[in-house]
Amino acid sequence: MVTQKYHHGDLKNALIKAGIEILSSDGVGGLSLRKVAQRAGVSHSAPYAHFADKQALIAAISTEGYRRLYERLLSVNRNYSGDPLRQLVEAAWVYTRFALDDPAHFKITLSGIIEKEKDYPAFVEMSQRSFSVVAEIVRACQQEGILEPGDTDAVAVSVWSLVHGFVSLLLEGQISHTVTERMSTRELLIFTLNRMVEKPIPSEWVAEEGNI
Amino acid sequence: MVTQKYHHGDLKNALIKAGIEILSSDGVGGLSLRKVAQRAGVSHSAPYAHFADKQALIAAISTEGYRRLYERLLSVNRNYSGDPLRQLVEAAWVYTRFALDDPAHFKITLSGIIEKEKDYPAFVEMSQRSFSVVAEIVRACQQEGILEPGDTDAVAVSVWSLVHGFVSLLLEGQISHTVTERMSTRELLIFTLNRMVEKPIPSEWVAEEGNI
DNA sequence: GACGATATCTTGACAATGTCAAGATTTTCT
DNA sequence: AGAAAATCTTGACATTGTCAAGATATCGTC
Repeated sequence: MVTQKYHHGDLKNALIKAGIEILSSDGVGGLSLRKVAQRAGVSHSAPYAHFADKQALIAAISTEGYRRLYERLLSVNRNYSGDPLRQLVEAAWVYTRFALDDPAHFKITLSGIIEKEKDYPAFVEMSQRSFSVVAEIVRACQQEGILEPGDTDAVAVSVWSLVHGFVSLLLEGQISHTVTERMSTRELLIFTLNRMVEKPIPSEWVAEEGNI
Repeated sequence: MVTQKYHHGDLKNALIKAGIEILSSDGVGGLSLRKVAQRAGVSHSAPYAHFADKQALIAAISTEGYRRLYERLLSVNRNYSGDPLRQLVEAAWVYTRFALDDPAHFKITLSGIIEKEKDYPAFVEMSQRSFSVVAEIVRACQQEGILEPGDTDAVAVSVWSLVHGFVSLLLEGQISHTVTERMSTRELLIFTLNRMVEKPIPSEWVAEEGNI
C-alpha cells in the first residue's frame, strides 16, 4: 500500500507539507524538526519514524520543490509546443517565479543546503529530470538556430547557469539597484537571456506573462 | 586606536580567522559560536564583546570573503591590463577558484545565508565594490566589441549571473556528469563564457592558468 | 478471528548551541 | 590615582537534534 493509514494517516507527507509551510512563514532559519512535528500535530520525536534525521526531511522537502518545478517546466513545454524560444523564456520565468513566490523553499531546494545529495536518490532523480527538460528545450533551440550548435548538454549547462545565477543574485539582493530601478524583473531576465541567444526575443513578451 | 591590545590582543580578527578555519574543516553546518571561541582560546561568551550575535560574526566572515575576492579581482585587472577579454576570463576563473578552494567560505559569503544584508554596511560595500570591478571589465569589453553595447550595469548583471550560476551549480553538484567527465572545470567555464561573448576566447587559454 | 511481528507514535532524557546576566579583570581617560 | 569603559569569565536558560524505552495501532499468517 502506498498511502498507509496508521495513527495519523499520512504523517510523512504531512510533515513535508508542514515543513514547506514553516519555510514560507519563518524562512530557512526558522525550520526546526520540533516545529514541524508540532504543526503536524504529533510529538517531537514522531518524525523519526519516517525520516532518519533532519537532513532527510530537508531532502524530502527539496525533492518536493524540484517536483513542483519539474511539473511547471513540463507545463511550459506543453503550452508552447513548437516554439522553443518561447519555451526557453517561460522556463526561465517559471524558475524565477518559484524563487520569488517561495524564496525559502527555493533556497533549500536549490542553494545547496543539503550536504550529501548522493544519499538521496529521489532528489538526484528529480534534479536530473528537470535538467533534461531544459536540455530538451536547448536541443530544439539549436535546431532552429536560436542557440549555437554543439554539445547540447554543455550548452544546457551554460543556459541553466545563466538562469540559476540570475535568480540567485536576485534572491540575495546582490543586483545593483541602478538596474532594478529601471527594469522589471521579467524585463531584466529577458534582457539577460538575449545575451545568450542568436535571435532576438520579441519585446512584446516582456509584458506577456507566460501561461503555466 | 584601530588594533586594540586588551587581554587577547585582537580577538575580533582572531574570531573571524578561527571562523574561516572552522568553515574550511567542518563546513557551513559545523560553524558554531562556541567552537569559534574555543579555537580562539577564549570562553564561550567572549565573542559577544565584539559581535552582537552569530549573524554578525557570519557577516564579518562573509565580508572578509568578499574582501579576498575583491583583491584577487583587482589583481587580475592589473595583471591583464589592456586585455579586457582576458580580464573577463580570469575574473571568472578567480571566482571559480575561490569556490573550489574554500567551498564553505564561498557559500557563506555568496549563497545568501545572511538574511538581512542591509544590516551590515561593510558587507554591502564590499559586494558593491566587487560588482564595480566586473562592471569595469564589462565596459572595457563593450568598447572593444567583445560584449554588446548598451546599459553596462545590466550587461554586467548578465555576465555576473552567468559566472555565479555556473559556480553555484558546480558547488551543488548539479552539473551533469556527462559534461564534467568530458571537460575540465576551466574548459567548461570558458565554453560557457563563449556563449555570451561576441569574439571567441582563444582556446590556448584553457590550458593557461591565469596569473593572480 | 487470534496472535505475533512490525510500524508508528509518545515520553523522557541528554548534549550541543545561541544568548543573556552578573561579575571580574584589564585598559583608557581625565 | 581613580573613575569609566571595554573586555572577558562564569553560570544559567531555552531551543534544538537525537536517541532509548515503552505504549499503541496495524499487518500478515495461521
